[in-house]
Amino acid sequence: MMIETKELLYPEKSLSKASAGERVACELRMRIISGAIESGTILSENKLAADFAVSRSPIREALKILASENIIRLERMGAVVIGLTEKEIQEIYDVRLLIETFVFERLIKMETKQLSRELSKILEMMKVAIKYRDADDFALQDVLFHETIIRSINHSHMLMIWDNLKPVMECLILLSMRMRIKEEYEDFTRVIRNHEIYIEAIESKNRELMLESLHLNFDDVQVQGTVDDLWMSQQMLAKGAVQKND
Amino acid sequence: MMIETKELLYPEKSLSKASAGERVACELRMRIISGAIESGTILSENKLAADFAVSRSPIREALKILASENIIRLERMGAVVIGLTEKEIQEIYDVRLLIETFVFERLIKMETKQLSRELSKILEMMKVAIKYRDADDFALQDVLFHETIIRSINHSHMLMIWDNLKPVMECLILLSMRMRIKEEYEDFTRVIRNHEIYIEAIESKNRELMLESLHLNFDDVQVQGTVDDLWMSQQMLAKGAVQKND
DNA sequence: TTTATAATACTTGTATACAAGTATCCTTGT
DNA sequence: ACAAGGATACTTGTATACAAGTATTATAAA
Repeated sequence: MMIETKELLYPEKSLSKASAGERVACELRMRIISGAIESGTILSENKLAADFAVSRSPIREALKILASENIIRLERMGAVVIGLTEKEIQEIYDVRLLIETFVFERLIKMETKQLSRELSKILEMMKVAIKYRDADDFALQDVLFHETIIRSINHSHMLMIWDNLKPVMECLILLSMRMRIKEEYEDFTRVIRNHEIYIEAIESKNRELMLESLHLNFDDVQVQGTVDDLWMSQQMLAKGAVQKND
Repeated sequence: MMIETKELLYPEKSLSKASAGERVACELRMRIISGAIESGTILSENKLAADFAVSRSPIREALKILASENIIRLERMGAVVIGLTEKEIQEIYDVRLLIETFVFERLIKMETKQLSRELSKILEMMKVAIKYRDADDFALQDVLFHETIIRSINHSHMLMIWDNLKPVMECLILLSMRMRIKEEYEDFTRVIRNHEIYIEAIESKNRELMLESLHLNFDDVQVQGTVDDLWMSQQMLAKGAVQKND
Protein backbone atom coordinates (compact mmCIF):
# COMPACT_ATOMS: atom_id res chain seq x y z
CA MET A 1 0.00 0.00 0.00
CA MET A 2 1.21 3.49 -0.79
CA ILE A 3 2.15 5.86 1.94
CA GLU A 4 -0.14 8.79 1.74
CA THR A 5 1.31 11.94 3.18
CA LYS A 6 2.18 15.49 2.29
CA GLU A 7 5.72 15.00 1.23
CA LEU A 8 8.19 12.16 1.21
CA LEU A 9 11.75 12.88 2.22
CA TYR A 10 13.15 9.55 1.18
CA PRO A 11 13.72 8.93 -2.53
CA GLU A 12 10.98 6.56 -3.62
CA LYS A 13 12.95 4.84 -6.34
CA SER A 14 15.14 3.15 -3.74
CA LEU A 15 12.30 1.25 -2.15
CA SER A 16 10.53 -0.18 -5.14
CA LYS A 17 10.68 -3.66 -3.70
CA ALA A 18 10.50 -2.71 -0.05
CA SER A 19 7.69 -3.68 2.27
CA ALA A 20 5.41 -1.10 3.83
CA GLY A 21 7.31 -1.42 7.08
CA GLU A 22 10.62 -0.63 5.44
CA ARG A 23 9.13 2.31 3.63
CA VAL A 24 7.80 3.74 6.84
CA ALA A 25 11.14 3.13 8.53
CA CYS A 26 13.01 4.98 5.76
CA GLU A 27 10.63 7.89 5.79
CA LEU A 28 10.55 8.21 9.56
CA ARG A 29 14.32 7.96 9.66
CA MET A 30 14.66 10.82 7.24
CA ARG A 31 12.20 12.96 9.13
CA ILE A 32 13.89 12.31 12.44
CA ILE A 33 17.43 12.85 11.23
CA SER A 34 16.49 15.92 9.22
CA GLY A 35 14.85 17.34 12.30
CA ALA A 36 11.37 17.38 10.78
CA ILE A 37 10.39 15.27 13.76
CA GLU A 38 11.93 16.74 16.86
CA SER A 39 13.96 14.79 19.34
CA GLY A 40 11.87 13.93 22.37
CA THR A 41 8.66 13.48 20.42
CA ILE A 42 6.61 10.47 21.44
CA LEU A 43 5.44 8.32 18.57
CA SER A 44 2.34 6.19 18.94
CA GLU A 45 1.78 3.11 16.83
CA ASN A 46 -1.84 3.96 16.26
CA LYS A 47 -1.17 7.55 15.30
CA LEU A 48 1.60 6.55 12.92
CA ALA A 49 -0.62 3.90 11.39
CA ALA A 50 -3.22 6.56 10.76
CA ASP A 51 -0.69 9.06 9.39
CA PHE A 52 0.86 6.59 6.98
CA ALA A 53 -2.43 4.94 6.15
CA VAL A 54 -1.22 1.46 6.96
CA SER A 55 -2.04 -0.96 9.74
CA ARG A 56 -0.08 -1.35 12.93
CA SER A 57 1.88 -4.37 11.67
CA PRO A 58 4.20 -2.50 9.34
CA ILE A 59 4.46 0.34 11.86
CA ARG A 60 5.64 -2.07 14.51
CA GLU A 61 8.21 -3.40 12.07
CA ALA A 62 9.42 0.11 11.30
CA LEU A 63 9.73 1.03 14.97
CA LYS A 64 11.74 -2.12 15.66
CA ILE A 65 14.10 -1.19 12.86
CA LEU A 66 14.56 2.38 14.05
CA ALA A 67 15.04 1.20 17.61
CA SER A 68 17.83 -1.12 16.48
CA GLU A 69 19.49 1.92 14.91
CA ASN A 70 19.23 3.85 18.15
CA ILE A 71 17.16 6.58 16.53
CA ILE A 72 14.19 5.93 18.76
CA ARG A 73 13.78 4.23 22.11
CA LEU A 74 10.93 1.77 22.62
CA GLU A 75 9.34 2.33 25.99
CA ARG A 76 6.37 0.92 27.84
CA MET A 77 4.20 3.55 26.38
CA GLY A 78 5.14 5.02 23.05
CA ALA A 79 8.41 5.28 21.18
CA VAL A 80 10.57 8.21 22.16
CA VAL A 81 12.50 9.94 19.39
CA ILE A 82 16.19 10.19 20.18
CA GLY A 83 17.55 11.73 17.00
CA LEU A 84 21.18 12.46 16.33
CA THR A 85 23.23 14.66 18.60
CA GLU A 86 26.66 15.91 17.65
CA LYS A 87 28.04 13.22 19.93
CA GLU A 88 26.19 10.48 18.13
CA ILE A 89 27.42 11.59 14.75
CA GLN A 90 30.94 11.50 16.10
CA GLU A 91 30.26 8.01 17.39
CA ILE A 92 29.09 6.88 14.00
CA TYR A 93 32.33 8.01 12.50
CA ASP A 94 34.26 6.22 15.21
CA VAL A 95 32.58 3.04 14.08
CA ARG A 96 33.04 3.72 10.41
CA LEU A 97 36.71 4.40 10.85
CA LEU A 98 37.02 1.22 12.87
CA ILE A 99 35.35 -0.84 10.16
CA GLU A 100 37.01 0.65 7.14
CA THR A 101 40.53 0.42 8.50
CA PHE A 102 39.92 -3.20 9.40
CA VAL A 103 38.59 -3.85 5.94
CA PHE A 104 41.51 -2.17 4.26
CA GLU A 105 43.95 -4.40 6.07
CA ARG A 106 42.22 -7.43 4.62
CA LEU A 107 42.19 -5.88 1.20
CA ILE A 108 45.94 -5.59 1.26
CA LYS A 109 46.19 -9.35 1.22
CA MET A 110 43.66 -9.80 -1.54
CA GLU A 111 43.37 -9.56 -5.25
CA THR A 112 41.66 -6.21 -5.69
CA LYS A 113 41.48 -5.83 -9.44
CA GLN A 114 37.82 -6.78 -9.66
CA LEU A 115 36.94 -4.51 -6.74
CA SER A 116 38.84 -1.63 -8.23
CA ARG A 117 36.87 -2.00 -11.45
CA GLU A 118 33.58 -1.97 -9.60
CA LEU A 119 34.57 1.12 -7.67
CA SER A 120 35.63 2.90 -10.83
CA LYS A 121 32.27 2.18 -12.32
CA ILE A 122 30.46 3.60 -9.32
CA LEU A 123 32.69 6.63 -9.47
CA GLU A 124 31.71 7.21 -13.09
CA MET A 125 28.07 7.01 -12.10
CA MET A 126 28.69 9.58 -9.41
CA LYS A 127 30.22 11.92 -11.97
CA VAL A 128 27.15 11.57 -14.13
CA ALA A 129 24.93 12.23 -11.15
CA ILE A 130 26.73 15.50 -10.53
CA LYS A 131 26.57 16.46 -14.16
CA TYR A 132 22.80 16.21 -13.98
CA ARG A 133 22.63 17.79 -10.53
CA ASP A 134 21.08 14.69 -8.99
CA ALA A 135 22.03 14.94 -5.33
CA ASP A 136 20.08 11.86 -4.29
CA ASP A 137 21.66 9.65 -6.87
CA PHE A 138 25.05 10.97 -5.98
CA ALA A 139 24.49 10.26 -2.30
CA LEU A 140 23.20 6.75 -2.89
CA GLN A 141 26.15 5.91 -5.12
CA ASP A 142 28.47 7.29 -2.48
CA VAL A 143 27.00 4.91 0.07
CA LEU A 144 27.21 2.07 -2.42
CA PHE A 145 30.87 2.86 -2.97
CA HIS A 146 31.71 2.23 0.65
CA GLU A 147 29.41 -0.73 0.93
CA THR A 148 31.11 -2.33 -2.04
CA ILE A 149 34.46 -2.02 -0.34
CA ILE A 150 33.17 -3.53 2.87
CA ARG A 151 31.40 -6.39 1.11
CA SER A 152 34.53 -7.31 -0.79
CA ILE A 153 36.33 -8.85 2.17
CA ASN A 154 33.55 -11.34 2.93
CA HIS A 155 33.46 -10.71 6.64
CA SER A 156 29.88 -11.27 7.66
CA HIS A 157 30.15 -9.52 10.98
CA MET A 158 31.77 -6.41 9.63
CA LEU A 159 28.94 -6.42 7.15
CA MET A 160 26.47 -6.73 10.00
CA ILE A 161 27.87 -3.65 11.66
CA TRP A 162 27.71 -1.84 8.36
CA ASP A 163 24.12 -2.91 7.84
CA ASN A 164 23.27 -1.31 11.13
CA LEU A 165 25.14 1.84 10.32
CA LYS A 166 24.16 2.16 6.70
CA PRO A 167 20.63 3.55 6.92
CA VAL A 168 21.66 6.40 9.16
CA MET A 169 24.77 7.11 7.10
CA GLU A 170 22.61 7.15 4.01
CA CYS A 171 20.28 9.70 5.54
CA LEU A 172 23.12 11.92 6.64
CA ILE A 173 24.76 11.84 3.24
CA LEU A 174 21.48 12.35 1.41
CA LEU A 175 20.65 15.41 3.47
CA SER A 176 24.17 16.75 3.27
CA MET A 177 24.32 16.40 -0.51
CA ARG A 178 20.92 17.95 -1.02
CA MET A 179 21.99 20.94 0.99
CA ARG A 180 25.19 21.46 -0.88
CA ILE A 181 24.25 20.77 -4.45
CA LYS A 182 22.58 24.14 -4.70
CA GLU A 183 25.39 26.38 -3.63
CA GLU A 184 28.57 24.57 -2.86
CA TYR A 185 28.84 22.83 -6.15
CA GLU A 186 32.60 22.58 -6.16
CA ASP A 187 32.41 20.41 -3.03
CA PHE A 188 31.36 17.53 -5.22
CA THR A 189 34.45 17.50 -7.35
CA ARG A 190 36.43 17.34 -4.14
CA VAL A 191 34.36 14.38 -2.96
CA ILE A 192 35.03 12.69 -6.29
CA ARG A 193 38.72 13.33 -5.87
CA ASN A 194 38.68 11.77 -2.42
CA HIS A 195 37.11 8.66 -3.79
CA GLU A 196 39.70 8.48 -6.52
CA ILE A 197 42.37 8.61 -3.88
CA TYR A 198 40.62 5.79 -2.06
CA ILE A 199 40.70 3.64 -5.19
CA GLU A 200 44.34 4.47 -5.74
CA ALA A 201 45.06 3.47 -2.17
CA ILE A 202 43.39 0.13 -2.70
CA GLU A 203 45.17 -0.51 -5.98
CA SER A 204 48.56 0.38 -4.60
CA LYS A 205 47.71 -1.12 -1.22
CA ASN A 206 49.03 2.03 0.33
CA ARG A 207 47.95 2.44 3.92
CA GLU A 208 48.90 6.06 4.32
CA LEU A 209 47.03 7.04 1.20
CA MET A 210 43.96 5.18 2.37
CA LEU A 211 44.02 6.90 5.72
CA GLU A 212 44.35 10.23 4.00
CA SER A 213 41.34 9.69 1.79
CA LEU A 214 39.35 8.30 4.67
CA HIS A 215 39.93 11.44 6.65
CA LEU A 216 39.21 13.67 3.72
CA ASN A 217 35.94 11.83 3.33
CA PHE A 218 35.04 12.23 6.95
CA ASP A 219 35.90 15.88 7.02
CA ASP A 220 33.77 16.25 3.99
CA VAL A 221 30.59 15.37 5.77
CA GLN A 222 31.07 18.21 8.18
CA VAL A 223 32.23 16.37 11.24
CA GLN A 224 35.61 17.57 12.29
CA GLY A 225 36.10 16.69 15.99
CA THR A 226 39.01 14.62 17.14
CA VAL A 227 39.17 10.88 16.94
CA ASP A 228 41.92 10.69 19.47
CA ASP A 229 40.48 7.74 21.32
CA LEU A 230 40.56 5.70 18.22
CA TRP A 231 44.10 6.63 17.45
CA MET A 232 45.22 5.87 20.94
CA SER A 233 43.44 2.57 20.85
CA GLN A 234 45.11 1.54 17.65
CA GLN A 235 48.48 2.65 18.83
CA MET A 236 48.08 0.62 21.95
CA LEU A 237 46.99 -2.45 20.10
CA ALA A 238 49.90 -2.14 17.73
CA LYS A 239 52.26 -2.07 20.68
CA GLY A 240 50.57 -5.21 21.91
CA ALA A 241 51.03 -6.80 18.53
CA VAL A 242 54.67 -5.94 18.46
CA GLN A 243 55.05 -7.31 21.91
CA LYS A 244 53.36 -10.52 20.89
CA ASN A 245 55.59 -10.87 17.89
CA ASP A 246 58.69 -10.67 20.03
CA MET B 1 1.84 -17.54 26.67
CA MET B 2 4.19 -20.32 27.66
CA ILE B 3 6.28 -22.09 25.12
CA GLU B 4 5.25 -25.70 25.12
CA THR B 5 7.95 -28.00 23.92
CA LYS B 6 9.99 -30.98 25.03
CA GLU B 7 12.99 -29.24 26.43
CA LEU B 8 14.20 -25.66 26.67
CA LEU B 9 17.85 -24.95 26.07
CA TYR B 10 17.73 -21.35 27.20
CA PRO B 11 17.60 -20.66 30.95
CA GLU B 12 14.07 -19.55 31.67
CA LYS B 13 14.91 -17.27 34.55
CA SER B 14 16.58 -14.82 32.18
CA LEU B 15 13.43 -14.11 30.25
CA SER B 16 10.93 -13.52 32.97
CA LYS B 17 9.89 -10.21 31.49
CA ALA B 18 10.49 -11.07 27.86
CA SER B 19 7.81 -11.20 25.22
CA ALA B 20 6.88 -14.42 23.45
CA GLY B 21 8.88 -13.30 20.43
CA GLU B 22 12.04 -12.81 22.45
CA ARG B 23 11.57 -16.15 24.14
CA VAL B 24 11.26 -17.90 20.83
CA ALA B 25 14.30 -16.03 19.53
CA CYS B 26 16.41 -17.09 22.51
CA GLU B 27 15.32 -20.69 22.29
CA LEU B 28 15.80 -20.93 18.54
CA ARG B 29 19.19 -19.26 18.87
CA MET B 30 20.32 -21.83 21.38
CA ARG B 31 19.09 -24.70 19.26
CA ILE B 32 20.77 -23.37 16.15
CA ILE B 33 24.08 -22.55 17.77
CA SER B 34 24.17 -25.79 19.73
CA GLY B 35 23.55 -27.64 16.51
CA ALA B 36 20.20 -29.06 17.63
CA ILE B 37 18.83 -27.42 14.52
CA GLU B 38 21.16 -28.09 11.65
CA SER B 39 22.56 -25.46 9.38
CA GLY B 40 20.66 -25.40 6.11
CA THR B 41 17.31 -26.23 7.66
CA ILE B 42 14.41 -24.22 6.36
CA LEU B 43 12.18 -22.75 9.02
CA SER B 44 8.56 -21.97 8.26
CA GLU B 45 6.64 -19.38 10.22
CA ASN B 46 3.58 -21.56 10.40
CA LYS B 47 5.45 -24.63 11.51
CA LEU B 48 7.36 -22.71 14.15
CA ALA B 49 4.13 -21.14 15.36
CA ALA B 50 2.68 -24.60 15.75
CA ASP B 51 5.79 -25.98 17.47
CA PHE B 52 6.03 -23.17 19.97
CA ALA B 53 2.27 -22.92 20.36
CA VAL B 54 2.13 -19.22 19.64
CA SER B 55 0.77 -17.25 16.72
CA ARG B 56 2.79 -16.05 13.78
CA SER B 57 3.28 -12.55 15.18
CA PRO B 58 5.88 -13.46 17.81
CA ILE B 59 7.46 -15.92 15.40
CA ARG B 60 7.95 -13.17 12.86
CA GLU B 61 9.51 -11.02 15.54
CA ALA B 62 11.87 -13.83 16.51
CA LEU B 63 12.92 -14.47 12.92
CA LYS B 64 13.65 -10.78 12.41
CA ILE B 65 15.86 -10.80 15.48
CA LEU B 66 17.77 -13.89 14.42
CA ALA B 67 18.19 -12.54 10.92
CA SER B 68 19.72 -9.35 12.31
CA GLU B 69 22.21 -11.57 14.12
CA ASN B 70 23.09 -13.38 10.93
CA ILE B 71 22.05 -16.72 12.35
CA ILE B 72 19.32 -17.20 9.78
CA ARG B 73 18.68 -15.69 6.36
CA LEU B 74 15.18 -14.50 5.47
CA GLU B 75 14.31 -15.53 1.94
CA ARG B 76 11.27 -15.42 -0.28
CA MET B 77 10.10 -18.70 1.02
CA GLY B 78 11.15 -19.71 4.46
CA ALA B 79 14.04 -18.75 6.69
CA VAL B 80 17.27 -20.61 6.04
CA VAL B 81 19.37 -21.53 9.04
CA ILE B 82 22.95 -20.34 8.69
CA GLY B 83 24.41 -21.30 12.03
CA LEU B 84 27.95 -20.64 13.14
CA THR B 85 30.92 -21.85 11.20
CA GLU B 86 34.44 -21.72 12.56
CA LYS B 87 34.97 -18.66 10.40
CA GLU B 88 32.01 -16.86 11.89
CA ILE B 89 33.16 -17.50 15.42
CA GLN B 90 36.51 -16.05 14.49
CA GLU B 91 34.71 -13.05 13.06
CA ILE B 92 32.81 -12.53 16.27
CA TYR B 93 36.06 -12.38 18.14
CA ASP B 94 37.45 -9.91 15.64
CA VAL B 95 34.58 -7.64 16.50
CA ARG B 96 34.84 -8.19 20.21
CA LEU B 97 38.51 -7.41 20.20
CA LEU B 98 37.81 -4.30 18.18
CA ILE B 99 35.19 -3.09 20.62
CA GLU B 100 36.92 -3.91 23.84
CA THR B 101 40.20 -2.33 22.89
CA PHE B 102 38.39 0.81 21.85
CA VAL B 103 36.51 0.82 25.13
CA PHE B 104 39.65 0.35 27.16
CA GLU B 105 41.23 3.38 25.58
CA ARG B 106 38.32 5.48 26.75
CA LEU B 107 38.49 3.96 30.19
CA ILE B 108 42.04 5.13 30.57
CA LYS B 109 40.82 8.69 30.56
CA MET B 110 38.02 8.09 33.00
CA GLU B 111 37.43 7.66 36.67
CA THR B 112 37.09 3.89 36.96
CA LYS B 113 36.61 3.41 40.69
CA GLN B 114 32.88 2.85 40.44
CA LEU B 115 33.29 0.50 37.50
CA SER B 116 35.95 -1.47 39.26
CA ARG B 117 33.62 -1.96 42.24
CA GLU B 118 30.84 -3.20 40.01
CA LEU B 119 33.16 -5.63 38.27
CA SER B 120 34.45 -6.95 41.57
CA LYS B 121 30.90 -7.61 42.65
CA ILE B 122 30.14 -9.53 39.49
CA LEU B 123 33.33 -11.50 39.96
CA GLU B 124 32.23 -12.50 43.45
CA MET B 125 28.94 -13.66 42.05
CA MET B 126 30.80 -15.74 39.51
CA LYS B 127 32.79 -17.37 42.27
CA VAL B 128 29.59 -18.26 44.07
CA ALA B 129 28.15 -19.66 40.86
CA ILE B 130 31.13 -21.97 40.52
CA LYS B 131 30.92 -23.01 44.14
CA TYR B 132 27.42 -24.23 43.50
CA ARG B 133 28.24 -25.67 40.07
CA ASP B 134 25.83 -23.37 38.32
CA ALA B 135 27.21 -23.13 34.80
CA ASP B 136 24.36 -21.00 33.48
CA ASP B 137 24.67 -18.41 36.18
CA PHE B 138 28.40 -18.33 35.71
CA ALA B 139 28.04 -17.78 31.99
CA LEU B 140 25.45 -15.04 32.34
CA GLN B 141 27.58 -13.21 34.87
CA ASP B 142 30.53 -13.54 32.55
CA VAL B 143 28.57 -11.83 29.80
CA LEU B 144 27.39 -9.18 32.23
CA PHE B 145 30.99 -8.53 33.21
CA HIS B 146 31.93 -7.53 29.71
CA GLU B 147 28.73 -5.67 29.10
CA THR B 148 29.32 -3.62 32.21
CA ILE B 149 32.71 -2.58 30.92
CA ILE B 150 31.33 -1.60 27.55
CA ARG B 151 28.41 0.32 29.02
CA SER B 152 30.70 2.32 31.25
CA ILE B 153 32.10 4.50 28.49
CA ASN B 154 28.69 5.74 27.35
CA HIS B 155 29.28 5.22 23.66
CA SER B 156 25.89 4.40 22.24
CA HIS B 157 27.18 2.95 19.01
CA MET B 158 29.72 0.67 20.60
CA LEU B 159 26.82 -0.44 22.75
CA MET B 160 24.76 -1.04 19.62
CA ILE B 161 27.41 -3.31 18.22
CA TRP B 162 27.59 -5.11 21.52
CA ASP B 163 23.82 -5.51 21.60
CA ASN B 164 24.03 -7.26 18.25
CA LEU B 165 26.85 -9.47 19.34
CA LYS B 166 25.66 -10.23 22.84
CA PRO B 167 22.97 -12.85 22.23
CA VAL B 168 25.27 -15.04 20.18
CA MET B 169 28.15 -14.55 22.61
CA GLU B 170 25.82 -15.48 25.42
CA CYS B 171 24.84 -18.69 23.69
CA LEU B 172 28.41 -19.63 22.97
CA ILE B 173 29.50 -19.00 26.54
CA LEU B 174 26.48 -20.78 27.98
CA LEU B 175 27.13 -23.87 25.90
CA SER B 176 30.84 -23.77 26.53
CA MET B 177 30.43 -23.50 30.30
CA ARG B 178 27.82 -26.23 30.45
CA MET B 179 30.18 -28.54 28.65
CA ARG B 180 33.09 -27.84 30.89
CA ILE B 181 31.55 -27.65 34.32
CA LYS B 182 31.29 -31.42 34.45
CA GLU B 183 34.86 -32.39 33.79
CA GLU B 184 37.18 -29.49 33.32
CA TYR B 185 36.37 -27.85 36.59
CA GLU B 186 39.73 -26.18 37.02
CA ASP B 187 39.09 -24.17 33.86
CA PHE B 188 36.78 -21.97 35.83
CA THR B 189 39.34 -20.81 38.32
CA ARG B 190 41.47 -19.81 35.36
CA VAL B 191 38.60 -17.84 33.88
CA ILE B 192 38.17 -16.10 37.21
CA ARG B 193 41.86 -15.28 37.26
CA ASN B 194 41.62 -13.77 33.79
CA HIS B 195 38.83 -11.52 34.90
CA GLU B 196 40.82 -10.44 37.91
CA ILE B 197 43.61 -9.47 35.59
CA TYR B 198 41.15 -7.49 33.52
CA ILE B 199 40.04 -5.54 36.58
CA GLU B 200 43.63 -4.94 37.57
CA ALA B 201 44.31 -3.65 34.09
CA ILE B 202 41.45 -1.21 34.35
CA GLU B 203 42.45 -0.04 37.78
CA SER B 204 46.07 0.47 36.83
CA LYS B 205 45.12 1.61 33.34
CA ASN B 206 47.71 -0.77 32.03
CA ARG B 207 47.28 -1.46 28.35
CA GLU B 208 49.58 -4.44 28.14
CA LEU B 209 47.89 -6.13 31.05
CA MET B 210 44.49 -5.54 29.49
CA LEU B 211 45.59 -7.05 26.21
CA GLU B 212 46.96 -10.03 28.02
CA SER B 213 43.75 -10.73 29.88
CA LEU B 214 41.71 -10.12 26.75
CA HIS B 215 43.67 -12.76 24.92
CA LEU B 216 43.51 -15.16 27.79
CA ASN B 217 39.78 -14.73 27.77
CA PHE B 218 39.52 -15.35 24.09
CA ASP B 219 41.70 -18.39 24.19
CA ASP B 220 39.53 -19.63 26.97
CA VAL B 221 36.47 -19.98 24.82
CA GLN B 222 38.24 -22.43 22.57
CA VAL B 223 38.95 -20.23 19.60
CA GLN B 224 42.63 -20.15 18.98
CA GLY B 225 43.16 -19.07 15.33
CA THR B 226 45.19 -16.02 14.51
CA VAL B 227 43.92 -12.51 14.65
CA ASP B 228 46.64 -11.26 12.39
CA ASP B 229 44.41 -9.05 10.32
CA LEU B 230 43.38 -7.16 13.36
CA TRP B 231 46.89 -6.69 14.52
CA MET B 232 48.03 -5.48 11.15
CA SER B 233 45.14 -3.10 11.01
CA GLN B 234 45.95 -1.60 14.36
CA GLN B 235 49.61 -1.35 13.56
CA MET B 236 48.81 0.47 10.38
CA LEU B 237 46.47 2.88 12.06
CA ALA B 238 49.00 3.59 14.73
CA LYS B 239 51.49 4.52 12.04
CA GLY B 240 48.89 6.85 10.65
CA ALA B 241 48.38 8.36 14.05
CA VAL B 242 52.06 8.94 14.51
CA GLN B 243 52.23 10.52 11.12
CA LYS B 244 49.35 12.79 12.00
CA ASN B 245 50.95 13.79 15.26
CA ASP B 246 54.13 14.84 13.54
C1' DT C 1 -8.63 23.00 48.30
C1' DT C 2 -6.72 18.67 48.30
C1' DT C 3 -6.64 13.71 48.12
C1' DA C 4 -8.30 9.23 46.89
C1' DT C 5 -10.59 6.45 43.84
C1' DA C 6 -12.84 5.02 39.81
C1' DA C 7 -13.87 5.50 34.90
C1' DT C 8 -11.91 6.23 30.54
C1' DA C 9 -8.92 6.45 26.85
C1' DC C 10 -4.95 5.30 25.72
C1' DT C 11 -0.90 1.75 25.24
C1' DT C 12 1.39 -2.80 23.77
C1' DG C 13 1.43 -7.83 22.69
C1' DT C 14 -0.79 -11.57 20.57
C1' DA C 15 -4.15 -14.06 17.73
C1' DT C 16 -6.53 -14.52 13.65
C1' DA C 17 -8.14 -13.44 8.93
C1' DC C 18 -7.25 -12.44 4.34
C1' DA C 19 -4.89 -11.33 -0.02
C1' DA C 20 -1.34 -12.01 -3.25
C1' DG C 21 2.36 -14.58 -4.79
C1' DT C 22 5.19 -19.03 -5.48
C1' DA C 23 6.61 -23.88 -5.46
C1' DT C 24 4.91 -28.53 -6.02
C1' DC C 25 2.62 -32.00 -7.91
C1' DC C 26 -0.71 -34.00 -10.62
C1' DT C 27 -3.19 -34.29 -14.68
C1' DT C 28 -3.53 -34.17 -19.48
C1' DG C 29 -2.12 -34.10 -24.15
C1' DT C 30 1.25 -35.54 -27.48
C1' DA D 1 7.72 -41.60 -21.81
C1' DC D 2 7.70 -36.76 -21.47
C1' DA D 3 6.45 -31.78 -21.79
C1' DA D 4 2.85 -28.24 -20.78
C1' DG D 5 -0.40 -26.44 -18.01
C1' DG D 6 -3.28 -25.99 -14.15
C1' DA D 7 -5.02 -27.17 -9.39
C1' DT D 8 -3.41 -27.18 -4.79
C1' DA D 9 -0.96 -26.38 -0.77
C1' DC D 10 2.22 -23.82 0.69
C1' DT D 11 4.59 -19.02 1.53
C1' DT D 12 4.82 -13.98 3.18
C1' DG D 13 2.85 -9.30 4.11
C1' DT D 14 -0.84 -6.74 5.90
C1' DA D 15 -5.20 -5.78 8.30
C1' DT D 16 -8.00 -6.34 12.08
C1' DA D 17 -9.65 -8.03 16.61
C1' DC D 18 -9.01 -8.71 21.26
C1' DA D 19 -6.91 -8.97 25.90
C1' DA D 20 -4.23 -7.10 29.49
C1' DG D 21 -1.98 -3.38 31.35
C1' DT D 22 -1.02 1.79 32.25
C1' DA D 23 -1.57 6.82 32.28
C1' DT D 24 -4.89 10.34 32.69
C1' DT D 25 -8.70 12.55 34.09
C1' DA D 26 -12.79 13.31 36.28
C1' DT D 27 -15.44 12.65 40.21
C1' DA D 28 -16.32 12.29 44.94
C1' DA D 29 -15.11 12.66 49.69
C1' DA D 30 -12.65 14.91 53.47
